[in-house]
Amino acid sequence: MAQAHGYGGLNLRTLADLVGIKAASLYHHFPSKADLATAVARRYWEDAAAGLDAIAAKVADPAERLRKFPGTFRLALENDNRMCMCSYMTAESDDLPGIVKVEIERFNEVNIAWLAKTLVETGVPTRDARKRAHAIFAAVAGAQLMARGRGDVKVYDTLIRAYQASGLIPS
Amino acid sequence: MAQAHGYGGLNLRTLADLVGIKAASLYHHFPSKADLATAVARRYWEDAAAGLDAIAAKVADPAERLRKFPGTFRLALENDNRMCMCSYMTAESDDLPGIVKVEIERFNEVNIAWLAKTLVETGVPTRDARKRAHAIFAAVAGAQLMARGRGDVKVYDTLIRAYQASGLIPS
DNA sequence: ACCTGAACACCGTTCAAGT
DNA sequence: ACCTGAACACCGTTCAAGT
Repeated sequence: MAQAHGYGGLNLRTLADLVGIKAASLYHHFPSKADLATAVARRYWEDAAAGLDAIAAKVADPAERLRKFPGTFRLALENDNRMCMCSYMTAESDDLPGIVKVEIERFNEVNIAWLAKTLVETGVPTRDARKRAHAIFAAVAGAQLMARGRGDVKVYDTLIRAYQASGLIPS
Repeated sequence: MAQAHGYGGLNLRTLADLVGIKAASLYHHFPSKADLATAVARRYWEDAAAGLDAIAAKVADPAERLRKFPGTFRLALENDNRMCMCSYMTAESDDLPGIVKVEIERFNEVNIAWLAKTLVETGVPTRDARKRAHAIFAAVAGAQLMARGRGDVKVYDTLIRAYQASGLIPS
């Protein structure tokens, strides 16, 4: 729900229905919608971190690992044209409770740190790696947003290939 | 309001207050919230198109025009850390009325077409220009989103410079 | 032609009351 | 410990009634 409708569109009554209880009962498990969203967002970046670690463990070549990164953002689009929950909630910044925002920023940090570390392994100077990682991350998020708007994963693939052709993402 | 809170966060009662009438009275000017948002979105891309045309009229060098493009997306951030209304509403895709979506896509088209045309003038082959334009647009939108999340325009400037350093945007 | 109050079905949230 | 119905102030929207 958060990946398709954001924080604002996350409906407690619908959510309670899916779980088989009443909306009021949710408050026995989470003190508020903000706390529920915080738990969701925390699990979200934890899962992302685990996914990136799995790539790092399986793929020896750092350049090949970088090439695999856009695949992690592709999954959401494959799944009913959804998008990164954190990109969505970043748009919602002004209306997002502070405790949720903290977890969102953690997701960004996890991704950027992983990219920077991997870039260094491919020979990018340490002092350039972080900026470059940030740029790759922002561009990938933008590509995902565009593809969602058009409702077409192929748009995403084309954009990623254009990033590679321009030299932003090593290919 | 749309640039800060999106379509879902666009509140008719607050909006009516700002104009000095009651929410019910809005329905005398627009049949529904969807129609109001459509009018807003249309004006939004019309203004964007005019702004890009103004750059084209004033700046002779196409490479210099391309360098000026990120400035158009910087304005929203300068204005109370707001973002592109169309990026926000693209995230809201699943809950966005079709008539609004049409205007959003028009905004993307206006920007991409302008970029493609300008790229061709700098010597980029016509058949590559559109993909490249799309990539620049997506990356700039992503950078704006990141900067909004951090609430810091300097993040945007750093990202744009990273795009230029990588060769995505001509510098 | 334009505005309004009152009502509708929806939200998140609270709380007293149940098991 | 966990769940519930009923209520609260809020949404978009409708409509009969006003000028």
